[in-house]
Amino acid sequence: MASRTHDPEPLLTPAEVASMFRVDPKTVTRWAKAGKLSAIRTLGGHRRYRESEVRALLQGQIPTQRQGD
Amino acid sequence: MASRTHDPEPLLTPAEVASMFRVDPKTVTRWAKAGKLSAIRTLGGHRRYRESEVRALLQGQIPTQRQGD
DNA sequence: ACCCAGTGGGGTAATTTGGGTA
DNA sequence: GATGTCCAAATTACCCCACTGG
Repeated sequence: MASRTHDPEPLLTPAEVASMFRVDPKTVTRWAKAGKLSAIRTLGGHRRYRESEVRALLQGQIPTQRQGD
Repeated sequence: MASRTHDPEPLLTPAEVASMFRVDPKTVTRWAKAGKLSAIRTLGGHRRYRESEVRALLQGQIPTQRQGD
């Protein structure tokens, strides 16, 4: 088994996610605000995104979960 | 900066594909709906197209799904 | 402490979607 | 059957400036 420390979950910056979807980084921010994409906040308020989730979203395997409706 | 070996697939917007084919963006949308062109969806529902596929289509290297011929 | 590319927040154009129609 | 146009609504892109990340 691995040690008791957490596995280093690969995180992506807004710009990286934006380039993967061919959208503006601001758009990725809107997705996070809308709850379509879970974001991890830095202590300074910047957002980081889980690479695994982003890739799953790109493959369309996640039923585009929306919050407000 | 996140110096991750990141190979984002180049994607094209509907307008870009439309100008490449000299057609209306709406027509490109119809091609995607008809399955003639694979499309990746943004979380907001907009379509993005693979540049490699579009270029191959432009060169006629992909046997378009046509019935008899 | 300085540098500076990237990001957040807000607001406003531009593009895209989807249906119906020519 | 395939493409272009009109319309309303939704989504996205670009503009500002202040702050964060390395």
